[in-house]
Amino acid sequence: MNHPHFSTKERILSAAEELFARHGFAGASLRQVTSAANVNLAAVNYHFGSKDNLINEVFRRRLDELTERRLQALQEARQSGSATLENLLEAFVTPALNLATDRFGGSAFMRVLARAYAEHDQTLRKFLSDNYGHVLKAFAKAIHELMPELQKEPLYWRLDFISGALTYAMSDFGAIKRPPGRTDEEHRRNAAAEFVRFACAGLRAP
Amino acid sequence: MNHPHFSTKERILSAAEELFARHGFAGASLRQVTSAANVNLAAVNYHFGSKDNLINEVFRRRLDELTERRLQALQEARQSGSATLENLLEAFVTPALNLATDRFGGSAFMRVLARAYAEHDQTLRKFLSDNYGHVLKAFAKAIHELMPELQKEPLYWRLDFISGALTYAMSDFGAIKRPPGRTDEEHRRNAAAEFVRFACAGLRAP
DNA sequence: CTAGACTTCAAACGCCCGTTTGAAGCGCCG
DNA sequence: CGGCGCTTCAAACGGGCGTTTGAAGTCTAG
Repeated sequence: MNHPHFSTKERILSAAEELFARHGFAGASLRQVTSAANVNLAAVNYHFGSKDNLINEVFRRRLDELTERRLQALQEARQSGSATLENLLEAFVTPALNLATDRFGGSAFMRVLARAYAEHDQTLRKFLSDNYGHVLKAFAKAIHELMPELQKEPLYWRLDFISGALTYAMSDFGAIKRPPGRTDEEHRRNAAAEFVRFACAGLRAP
Repeated sequence: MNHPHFSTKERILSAAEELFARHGFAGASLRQVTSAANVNLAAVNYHFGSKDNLINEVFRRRLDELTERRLQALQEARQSGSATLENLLEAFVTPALNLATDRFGGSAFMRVLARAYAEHDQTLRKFLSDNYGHVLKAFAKAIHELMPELQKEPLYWRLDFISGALTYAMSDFGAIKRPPGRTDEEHRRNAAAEFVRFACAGLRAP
């Protein structure tokens, strides 16, 4: 085998993730992907069937783990007995932060996710909402129990704003550049703290 | 002429805006654009030189007016003597809302803008920051004067979050669907009010 | 060792892409 | 009317696209 530790499928997924982040789904070609992955062009259709399905699998690989960790963190926050809004939002943000920080290529995935939000493509949206919509619902329910005075409509609006802000912030194209004397991880951790404070205050708006 | 009221250039720009919103910059072809605009394929390269430049002009047509109205609204809010955070944010949001509501095709442009945020393409980003970066700076300055106790770094973070949330919300792919008994304009106006409250509270976070 | 399943490979398929070309059409001024 | 910019047109250019094909290679079980 060409690379000892990663299968052809995994190398395709990683290369696709990086190139989709950089050039978009339509802008990155299978020839670019297979060339970056050191893999034959036909391997994509052999292993994934089509480009569309490859896109879905790029999401599945990361989102399965991300949603599991989010739900687990949510459960821990609720079982602690004295769950605060801050706890809940941290349960939502921290797994995404860890993904963007710890794993090789995770930050590319955050940019892919921002692309997906900008796509209004029905197929992709249905795939995402079918497979991962329940996570947002679970968090909405937990927050609702904590803030019963907040009507449902404003709550959903605010969760919507928070999702958008988080996605865009995580894909790091903002005005904030990492200060010279700070490591990348410190920068992200700081961003998460800032975000949780911002989001909590927004949720608690009068 | 085929359509009496709109020039070839304008018809190309409108069709491009709509198709870029739907399929992305790479995903929408010039053949789709010219066909939707009822215009010869070569007209794009004749009037705009290249597809890349067409993309720029799609932004310029709307952003020139949008930034002017935002800066004008900002000035009015500051000259009123008793500018509040709510006034400032409304000065930022309302022109975007009007664009998305009043003008034919304006909502498509908001989706195009969301695409642009997701693009990390250097050329497009430079074009946008060179031509329209001063608007965000002006609002940041005004907010800073109103909240001098808020450090610069948290301020910029929060403005970043707000930009992301606004872009996301304006391109209306959120979980909130317009309730049956409400007009589209009421829906948007309500969204803007919700957004301003959310953003103000977030900015004022402890 | 060999049969058979799984994987990789180079090559080709038909199609659509952005751009260019040179001729044809058009409207205005002398 | 005639000439001249400006605009539109059909056609073609080379090249990249996603996908398919059938042969060659690789591995494992009997």
